[in-house]
Amino acid sequence: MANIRDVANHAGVSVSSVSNVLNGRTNQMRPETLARIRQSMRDLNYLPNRVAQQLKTGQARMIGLLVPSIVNPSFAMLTREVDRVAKANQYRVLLGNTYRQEDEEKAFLEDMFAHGVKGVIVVATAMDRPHFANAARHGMVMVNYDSLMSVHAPDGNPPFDSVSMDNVEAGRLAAEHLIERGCRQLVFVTEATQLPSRLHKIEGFYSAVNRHGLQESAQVIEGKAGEAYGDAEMTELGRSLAAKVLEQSPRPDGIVAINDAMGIGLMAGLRSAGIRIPQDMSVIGIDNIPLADLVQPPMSSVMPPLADMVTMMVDRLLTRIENPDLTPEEFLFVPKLISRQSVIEKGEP
Amino acid sequence: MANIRDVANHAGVSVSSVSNVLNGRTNQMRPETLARIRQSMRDLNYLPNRVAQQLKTGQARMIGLLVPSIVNPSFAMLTREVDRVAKANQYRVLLGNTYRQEDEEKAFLEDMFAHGVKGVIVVATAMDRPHFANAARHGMVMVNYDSLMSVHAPDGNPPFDSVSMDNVEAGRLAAEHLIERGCRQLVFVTEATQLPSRLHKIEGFYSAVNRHGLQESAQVIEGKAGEAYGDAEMTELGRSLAAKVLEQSPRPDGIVAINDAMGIGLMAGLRSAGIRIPQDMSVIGIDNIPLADLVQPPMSSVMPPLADMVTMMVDRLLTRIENPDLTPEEFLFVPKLISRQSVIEKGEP
DNA sequence: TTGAAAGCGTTACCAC
DNA sequence: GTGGTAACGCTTTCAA
Repeated sequence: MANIRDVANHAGVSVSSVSNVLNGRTNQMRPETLARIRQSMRDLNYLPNRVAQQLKTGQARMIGLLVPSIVNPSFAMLTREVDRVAKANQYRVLLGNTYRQEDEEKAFLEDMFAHGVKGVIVVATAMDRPHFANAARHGMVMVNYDSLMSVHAPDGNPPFDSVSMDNVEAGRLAAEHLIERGCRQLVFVTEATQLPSRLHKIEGFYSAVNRHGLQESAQVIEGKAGEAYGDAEMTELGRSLAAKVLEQSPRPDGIVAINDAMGIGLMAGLRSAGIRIPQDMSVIGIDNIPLADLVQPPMSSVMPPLADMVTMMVDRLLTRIENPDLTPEEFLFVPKLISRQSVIEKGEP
Repeated sequence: MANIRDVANHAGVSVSSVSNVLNGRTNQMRPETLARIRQSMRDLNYLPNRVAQQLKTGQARMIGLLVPSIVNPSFAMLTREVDRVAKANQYRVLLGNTYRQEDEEKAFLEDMFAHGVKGVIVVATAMDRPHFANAARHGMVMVNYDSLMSVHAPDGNPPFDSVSMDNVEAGRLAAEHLIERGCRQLVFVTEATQLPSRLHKIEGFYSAVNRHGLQESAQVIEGKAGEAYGDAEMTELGRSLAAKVLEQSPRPDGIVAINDAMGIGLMAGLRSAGIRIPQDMSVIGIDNIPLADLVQPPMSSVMPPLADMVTMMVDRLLTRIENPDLTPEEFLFVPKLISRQSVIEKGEP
């Protein structure tokens, strides 16, 4: 591999001049010198050594992406978007799976320090764990995806940048849609662990229910998923919660599932129990994973504007790497209803 | 961040000594010196700077993973395994999505060179594209996953290391299973693009069919998927191929799908047409993605021993980084049948 | 407009 | 056993 010195020799200039063109400082440069250097780079097939650049500048041109599990389709979609936006900014993505394990998170952050990575996108995890604050104190910039924190610092500022779907709005949208289509006995089905995003969805659900005076007949049904992650557990939980839903009397006619994986499991469970969807019961999920469109019937869902959210996250990350003193902010994105066939048509019996 | 010099000062030794303990050259060292250095590292919260190590040694402790699309669940599972095994070897994973685009592949390889990454796992893509040979010539070590090449160099050696499921065996296993369960009108459903892995599966399918004298009634049905990747397209294609399957007369009673995504789409399409699975028709996929267990009925499939395959790939990669002159080899792994409910029980009508 | 040289944090060779 | 130091490839300040 040719290095900057080879290029300089080949072009008959000094290393500095080559470095100048690498870094866009070509305004003061005689055009023919510039041309000669460019040509030499091409001749020698020169690729600047990022490692050396990095050692010098401290800039890694890599960002970390820490997800609970890449096997979860929501996070896989997110990862693809992050890769896309990072690439557009000439960055590459270092991936880490944590399975929500604290020591995996810690090890990942340490490796990011060691590799000179300055920015990490942290997905849907408990940001109040001390190693995050610790990493921040040592200059790691982090943006959180989808776990808005409830506790803020005494100055009223959130501790980290955070990008989320407006979960209240998501829950509201889902419930409104069911009500608008004629459902009156509403249920919100969720996993028992109380994450902020989940509480917000429930809040939105109730705001729609109350607005229509349906609070008497609405309720939340929850179950506890196993340890592991991936969506298999979530789907299984959904399947098992079908029984609980069917115990209710009067029988519910509209169900909001906390996420698509749960909704899909629920539909499977209901169908095994002889329930027709959407004729007997309507189901809507939240997240809009590709699978929602592949099950029978295709499941309606509430979709976060993923591309915009990821663009914001990467922008924020790169901006704050430049300017670490920006006060953290929380960004909320408005979700959209995706109507498929798991919710009854208006006027359908 | 403390550096090696800080540690040396704090411990009252030279940088070299600290470096020696970093690199395990402690045999000659006075135990108390060693202890003092270790203590200083802890006191200062020292993390060796991998970037500097890398600049010096050329060793990145990162491997690249190039997949068509992380959104495809097979590749997501693969990625998780690669992350796991890499971590066990103190490596991190740089991820790239190519959407099977040549320029994305090229850009990724260039970035790997620039970042000092010496080894890349290349997934399921046309390894005969010239930039791969080119990268190899410049010292990049690559292991291919799941696209055994048909053309070998004149010396009889394959051009790259390659780790694959035994696709012939996979196709054979799937067909044998259907036959064993009583199916007689067999169809193999596939995407039209001829990848080596696909041809091998078809070959295995026919070997089983021939062995049982069913060649007259067996056939391959194919359709062309759109540009994009991800499994949505594959699933859609499966759904649309249901019609083609139903056109056949006599009607098929056992179907092997080239992969699970296609099989799931196919089952959906067949069901919409009123076919009961497995009573009217049996379906088996290949790959065993998590989703196979979540659809209705859960789909039987042929499972590659993913963990073993990934361990082999990473081992090979790290070994060849050390010793680039090893001649490339091809490794084949025997798949296993996973029986679920999409294939008729023996003796069932 | 171009060049010389110091320095980023580490390794490894060679002295002592 | 331990320490001094050149070198990895680049950026950037300062001088010419």
